[in-house]
Amino acid sequence: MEGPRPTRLTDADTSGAGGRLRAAGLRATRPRQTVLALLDAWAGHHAVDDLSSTLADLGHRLPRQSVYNVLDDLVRVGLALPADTGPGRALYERASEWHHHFVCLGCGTVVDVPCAIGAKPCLDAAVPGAEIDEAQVIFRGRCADCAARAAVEA
Amino acid sequence: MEGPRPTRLTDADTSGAGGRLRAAGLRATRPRQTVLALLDAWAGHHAVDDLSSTLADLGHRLPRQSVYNVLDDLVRVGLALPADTGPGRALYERASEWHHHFVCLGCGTVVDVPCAIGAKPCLDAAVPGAEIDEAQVIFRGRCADCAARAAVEA
DNA sequence: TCGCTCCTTTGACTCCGTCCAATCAGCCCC
DNA sequence: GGGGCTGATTGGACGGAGTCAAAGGAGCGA
Repeated sequence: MEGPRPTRLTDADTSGAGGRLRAAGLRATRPRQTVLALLDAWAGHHAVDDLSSTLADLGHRLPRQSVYNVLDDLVRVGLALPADTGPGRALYERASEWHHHFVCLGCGTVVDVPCAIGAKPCLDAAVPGAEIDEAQVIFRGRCADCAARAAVEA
Repeated sequence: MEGPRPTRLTDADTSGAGGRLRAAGLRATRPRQTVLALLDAWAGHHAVDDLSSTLADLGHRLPRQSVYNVLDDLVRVGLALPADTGPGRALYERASEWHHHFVCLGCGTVVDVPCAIGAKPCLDAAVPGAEIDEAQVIFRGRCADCAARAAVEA
C-alpha cells in the first residue's frame, strides 16, 4: 500500500498541481504545488516530517511549519485527506474515494480498506439531535506478514 | 456523557478495586487501586493529565508517569479501555461493553455510541490474509447543542 | 517475618503540533 | 506590463504528550 518514494518531481508535476489548486480556490504557490505533486506521486499515508524530509531530499526544501500550513489548506479544500489511524502522529494521503484504514498492530503498516458505501457518512449513529458528518472506521489486527510470522513462532 | 468529577475516593472504593486487580492477575498496588477506583467513580473519557490532576485534588497525588504505567496495565488486562477519538491526546475510560464514539467537531465532546453487535470485531474488512482484532468507528459531526447554535447563527 | 520480584517514582528527553511576527510573493486591477 | 493589496511563507520559540532509564520502595508468597 505504501508506494515507492518518488525520486524527483518534474515541472510538469508541479504545474499540473497548480491548476488543481486554482480550481479549488487556492493560490498556486510553490509550497502548495510541490506538496500536492508529492502526494500525487507518492501513494500511501505519510507523516508531516516524512513529507518535509522527502521534499528536502528532492531538492524542494520546505519548513515543517509550511508543510503543516499547506496540508491544512489542502485538507480544507478536499485535495488531501487526514488518514485517521488513532492517537499518535497525524498521517495524510492524497484525496480519493472515501475509505477506511486497517492498522497492523505488529508492524504499523496502514492499508486502505474500501468503504462499502463509498461516500460519507457510511454508517449511522444513534446520537439524538446530532448531525453526523462522517463515520471513520479503523480496523486493527495483524497484517498477512505479521500473522504468518506469529503462527511460525507459536 | 461526561460524568461529574468525584469529590472523594473512599477506602471501600480502593479496596474493592484491589480485588478486581488481583482477579485480573495484577498486584494490588495503591496507584492501581486509586486509578481504577477513579475510573469507576468518574464516567466518561479522560486524558492522562486529567486523571493525574484529579487524583491530586482528591489527595491521592500520583506522578504522570505512574498514571501512564497503570493505565497500560489496566488496558492490557481489560479493566480499562483506550477511547479512540483520533489524533491528539489519548483518552481512557472504564471497561464496559464494546462501543464506538461520537466526537463533536464544535465543542470536542465525546459520546459513547452503542455497537449494534456489542462485541469486537463488529465489522469485517477485505484485507487479504490479515487477522482483524477490532473495528473501531469514530463518528464526527455536531452534537445537538452545537447544531442548534449553528442553526441560530445561520 | 523475610526476601525476591515487580512496581513506582523521578528527572530528563524527544517528538509533534501550535503560536506569533516579519518578510515575501501571487494575482487582481489599472 | 507594472503597482499594490492581500494572503502565504518562513523562522524561532513554546507547550503538551508520551517515552526512557535507573534507583528506591512496596506487594505478596514462602
